[in-house]
Amino acid sequence: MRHSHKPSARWRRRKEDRPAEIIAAALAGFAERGFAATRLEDVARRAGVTKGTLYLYFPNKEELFKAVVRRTIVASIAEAESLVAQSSDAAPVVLERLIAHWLGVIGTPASAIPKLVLSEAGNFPDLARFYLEEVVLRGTALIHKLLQIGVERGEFRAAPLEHAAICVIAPMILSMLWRHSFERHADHPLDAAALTRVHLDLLLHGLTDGTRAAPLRRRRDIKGQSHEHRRIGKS
Amino acid sequence: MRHSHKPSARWRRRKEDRPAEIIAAALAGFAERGFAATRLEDVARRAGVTKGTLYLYFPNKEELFKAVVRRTIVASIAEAESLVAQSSDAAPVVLERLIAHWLGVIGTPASAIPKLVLSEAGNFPDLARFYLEEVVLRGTALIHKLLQIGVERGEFRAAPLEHAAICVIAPMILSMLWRHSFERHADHPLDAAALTRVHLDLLLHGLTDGTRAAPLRRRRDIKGQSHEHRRIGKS
Amino acid sequence: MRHSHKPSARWRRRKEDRPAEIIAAALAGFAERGFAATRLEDVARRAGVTKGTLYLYFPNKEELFKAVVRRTIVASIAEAESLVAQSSDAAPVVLERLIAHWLGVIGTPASAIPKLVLSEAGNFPDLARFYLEEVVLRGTALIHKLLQIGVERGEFRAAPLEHAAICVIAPMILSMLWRHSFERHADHPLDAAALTRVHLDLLLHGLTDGTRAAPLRRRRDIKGQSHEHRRIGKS
Amino acid sequence: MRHSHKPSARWRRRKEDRPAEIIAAALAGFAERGFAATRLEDVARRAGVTKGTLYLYFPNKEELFKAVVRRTIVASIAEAESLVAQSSDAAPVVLERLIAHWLGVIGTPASAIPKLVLSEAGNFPDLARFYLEEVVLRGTALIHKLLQIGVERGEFRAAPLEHAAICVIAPMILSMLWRHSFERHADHPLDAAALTRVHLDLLLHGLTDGTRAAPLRRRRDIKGQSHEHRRIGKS
DNA sequence: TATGAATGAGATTTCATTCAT
DNA sequence: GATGAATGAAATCTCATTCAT
Repeated sequence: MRHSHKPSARWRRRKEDRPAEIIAAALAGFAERGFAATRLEDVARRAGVTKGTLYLYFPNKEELFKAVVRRTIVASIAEAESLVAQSSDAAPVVLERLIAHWLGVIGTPASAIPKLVLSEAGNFPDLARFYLEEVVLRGTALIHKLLQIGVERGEFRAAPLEHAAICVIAPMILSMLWRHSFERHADHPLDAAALTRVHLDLLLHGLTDGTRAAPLRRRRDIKGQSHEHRRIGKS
Repeated sequence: MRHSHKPSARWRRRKEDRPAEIIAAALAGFAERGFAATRLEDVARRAGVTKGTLYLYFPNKEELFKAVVRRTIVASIAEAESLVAQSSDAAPVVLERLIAHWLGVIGTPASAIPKLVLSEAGNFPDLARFYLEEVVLRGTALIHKLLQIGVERGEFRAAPLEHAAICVIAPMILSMLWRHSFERHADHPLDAAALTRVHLDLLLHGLTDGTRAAPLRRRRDIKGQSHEHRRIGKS
Repeated sequence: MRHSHKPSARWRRRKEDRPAEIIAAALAGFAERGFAATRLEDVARRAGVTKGTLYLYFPNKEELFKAVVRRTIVASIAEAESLVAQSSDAAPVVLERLIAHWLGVIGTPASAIPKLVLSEAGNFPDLARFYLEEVVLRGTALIHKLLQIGVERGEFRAAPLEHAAICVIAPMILSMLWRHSFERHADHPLDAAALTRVHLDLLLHGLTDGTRAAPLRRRRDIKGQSHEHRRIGKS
Repeated sequence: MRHSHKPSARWRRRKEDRPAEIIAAALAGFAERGFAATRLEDVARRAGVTKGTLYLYFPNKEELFKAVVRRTIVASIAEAESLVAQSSDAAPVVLERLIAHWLGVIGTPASAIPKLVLSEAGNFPDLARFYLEEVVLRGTALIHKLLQIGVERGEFRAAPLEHAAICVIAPMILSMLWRHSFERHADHPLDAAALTRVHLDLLLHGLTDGTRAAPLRRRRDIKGQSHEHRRIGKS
């Protein structure tokens, strides 16, 4: 008999949920021990199935890994994009909102992905490329765009923006990495919210902003570097 | 006569050099493929010895890994500390110098260490703790001190400094991680020097620094967050 | 159809039988070459499985060894105990029966155990202790009890019994050791049955028994041995 | 002092002693952990030389093992033979003396040999054969001869002697095995002297000897041994 | 679909042995 | 004669993967 009329919800095997359950289990495992050190047996146990079942859904460990990465980051980056697209507020406000969005991601299992991708880029170059394009470049492009708009509108000063996007997200990424390394394994949490506030403050105002002696401290670039990014500033 | 002109290549005994050679080879291997995927046979070959020789110097793969991390980061952090200790210049200048120093490290094999530690924190918690204390906390403390001095001297504005150090190093760390993931394996280099310049610029002046409408930009913190870090400003 | 008539030999699953089969194979291997010199691959082959399968049932070689010893000696000692417990005959008769029982064990694979335990006591002290308590002390206690009863009933003379039990089993143990060393490897069998008869004779009557009364008990030479296990009973 | 220039006796390297020192070290090692588990490095350290030096004296580990066995048992068996040859006393007295001799051997490093030979018979069949012939058969022949003489002289009853020799030495051998297994590794010593007394008593008088005529059989203990086990007799 | 016993390639690790010094 | 760094064959052990049920 295939199934009774209502197999207790708890025990109903839902074919369509399996892949997601397995992916969640694998993400947890990979986040904890890394790709190689995670045994498929453990993933299976965590997902409540047996080893063999994994192979019904994923042809091998590598493809499972790729599926984990692909399925997990899709949402987040798309959300960020729509968040920016829908905002008609001032650029600084949107930026703040964007960063707050990432802050929210840190608490999510997806926050393990950057660490995973970094760790395994060497063994999965195509995945690295995929992630680079679908997440990193797309994400930095988004920020870049926002900054540019802000500059155009006069809401941001005309700073060189070439890599500014990376400066914007760097602390957020680092928070995710921290959470899955030092927090989880060295019992040393980082207050990402506080970090975010400071980051935003520095990002907007800088260290010397409003310092009385500010005009004096206008400094030359890091020595020996060409001036192609010379700020367009107040000229 | 102490030694002839031709110590047969095979029998050149270099007990003192071996550990360093092996560590260098292991670092290269671990940086490329990660801890688990690096075969000791390859490490040995890279170091110009056989598998067995590895075990004359390191009791097992894990200890070799730890040795790699420990031996490699000693220099860098100490250099940074002395760099700061010896500077009597203005804080912004020292900061610039400090960041330039890290920029230099990126070109070095040591730049692979952060990725390694992040990746393997779960499998080597004691190493994670070691790194956290001997590198991360020591490094951020150094920056924190420098910022504090700057604030005291009026060279920096009185921003909340609690996590500012992390904001300062975040792009530098990210550069190292990038180099050993997307640059090496997805053929997508990051111009760390340019990033550094922008980072420093933003760090000192912020996005809105000197924007004409600056006074307007006084904003509330990220919503829902308490104001304990409200700037003390010279108002 | 639940199962066809010919479960392909390769896929006959015998989870319940495997451990016993592996233990038997391991015992044979260990008996032949000793613990260290026995390759698990050979054990596996003998058991008709592959190396990996061994690890489904035993965590490592040492535990397999311990399992071999533990599983193998349980039966024998318990049998001996019940043999004595159930006997209501005269002590000498029970003793004879007991020794005959051990004689039977010699032809059994279990006879390899003493050699194994002796050989590996240094490397498996806990196993040595286990064997000492569960086999040696239990076995000698059994004999000691029997002798004591015999003395109390006047069936044995009041000899000092402290270590007599060891004297009783010594030749039996030696027979087992012999079988698995000189017989198996130097092609020099020992007639354990004959040894047992002589042992029992000496044990009951001694070398000088009735010497004084020699004329009475004058026996013919060894050769022709027809009478050597003449039952001495209370006739 | 052996010769003139007196390089500190402690440090004088005596070429001719080396083999003996190495053999002693190897015997100790083999006795403790068995042949395979004993690392030549440890043997070398124990002997106060380096690994390489071992190979100056013995072509390989197996030959070292053989040398250990050969060198160690020669003395003992020869002593036993001459002990018997020189005795003109009554057979029981000589037997007593012979057994006392073996009792003495138990305290000696040579007592580890039986265990070694048994353990490694499978891996060194030619050594097993050598030992069988040069030690076991020679030893039992010696005893057999003695027993025969005793019977001829009427000092022993005409028991079947075929395997009696084994019964005579069995407890002595077992004592040696015990010493190097249960005593050394399970911390459970065996009082070999006491065992020997009982053994001799049983050997001469048996368990039922003179049960009826007990008072007649009053005999002296093994000489020099205290009388704590004095039989309780029916006296 | 799901299972899980079995597989076997491949990794780490050990240690007897060699040989330039 | 003595050394000990180096070797490399061989063993144990792991775990992704398979497949009869």
